[in-house]
Amino acid sequence: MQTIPKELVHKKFPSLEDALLDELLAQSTLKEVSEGEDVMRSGQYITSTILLLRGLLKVYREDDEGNEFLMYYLEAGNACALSMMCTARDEQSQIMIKAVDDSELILVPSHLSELWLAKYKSWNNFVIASYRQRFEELLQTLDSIAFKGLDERLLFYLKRHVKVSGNHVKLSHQQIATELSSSREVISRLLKKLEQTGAVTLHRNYIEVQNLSLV
Amino acid sequence: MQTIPKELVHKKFPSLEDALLDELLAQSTLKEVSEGEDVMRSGQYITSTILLLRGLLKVYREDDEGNEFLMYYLEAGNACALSMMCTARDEQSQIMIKAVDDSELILVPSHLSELWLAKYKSWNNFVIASYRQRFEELLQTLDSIAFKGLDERLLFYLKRHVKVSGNHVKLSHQQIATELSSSREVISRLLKKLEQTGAVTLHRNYIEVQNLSLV
DNA sequence: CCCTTTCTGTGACAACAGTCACTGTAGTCC
DNA sequence: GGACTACAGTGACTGTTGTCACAGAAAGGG
Repeated sequence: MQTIPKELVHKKFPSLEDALLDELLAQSTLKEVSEGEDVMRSGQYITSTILLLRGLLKVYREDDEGNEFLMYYLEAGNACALSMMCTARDEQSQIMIKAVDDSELILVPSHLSELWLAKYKSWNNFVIASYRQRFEELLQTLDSIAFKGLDERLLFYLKRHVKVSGNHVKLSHQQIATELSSSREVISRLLKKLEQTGAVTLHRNYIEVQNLSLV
Repeated sequence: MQTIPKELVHKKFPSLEDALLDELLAQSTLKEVSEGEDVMRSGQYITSTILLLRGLLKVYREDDEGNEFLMYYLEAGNACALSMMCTARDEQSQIMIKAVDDSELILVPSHLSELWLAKYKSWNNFVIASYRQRFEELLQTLDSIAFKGLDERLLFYLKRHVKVSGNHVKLSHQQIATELSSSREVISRLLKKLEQTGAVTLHRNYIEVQNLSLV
């Protein structure tokens, strides 16, 4: 079991009370994953709650035919609410988590996580808040799929991407197409349109976002 | 405050421990709503956790332009997980709950509901289990929207409907279209196709489901 | 029984998104 | 530099969904 720097944890998760931090440090494990690595694969049995100490994860969904779509990004200082909800009985429901950047995770054994709900008020609040936040984001994703055309979904996607990692979106058209569950040609066309309005500038392997709000 | 029959509550929510039941009966209110009535409108401040004692609710979503789509049905014996998560800060996120049949709700004040998470193990489990279940259903809905064509979504919709209220689906084509965020003509066409395969029989204002599995 | 309303059926057409086929272009590896 | 590979751009075509414009059928109310 690796040692986890208490100061860093406190900084990233300021709402957690001190006694809880101590127990957390004593009982959890630290895991490092590098860019592109899978943190959680579909159908896997979840035995830990995941706290993200550093880095960036993407949480997405995959169906039997290999289609996928992005649910949301998880930034440092957040917990993966799903990791408390997913169980082995998951039939086809496939939730995948992948590291977008090199990341450090704190793995809290599920039974402790449940115990702490009653024992530590701050943990309880933290977990509930995480649920709420993720649920909100998921609903936004749902909205954009249900109500919007692909052009608006693309905008929504780019905005979200800019929010978590800045104006240089380091993605190929193919990657975007996959995450939006579309096809490369269509994304290329739409991006071209966006470029013509001056919202973005296209390059090989990355997109420079100028101004999405004026589209 | 109306009296709530303990026997019935125990029967519908067997997992809740006895001491909790007593407190619940003492501190909650009973609300009756009739078919078609709104239980929760978008943007409303949520001060209670909702337990459904009798009847059937539908939980759906509405955007600014009046489009809507069904998230899931809530049957007696279930809690509305959302009612714990939604807060006033909800900007555009619009969750609506409507009574499909005449229903009886138990309204648990939010502060008690939170308190009980620590106080009663059975409540804690119940709430977490509700979250999980609703989340799963929501993900299924998401999948069907993201990955499936309208024909498959219609099948999925009918199946779910049959599951909660039997083989006579008392809905007009227009209602189905609304809940699937589509248009009446399209639903009519697809239903006609289903009728030709023998999966359903169409009537005015209701659909008789014969066999959906063989489509 | 009419009259009105609501629901359903249908054909024609438009718009959007996905697919195919092919070109060009920028990097990378010998 | 030549070959190879991944990425990007484009036109043509297809299928699905949404829209429009009707027409007919069922229910209900006076």
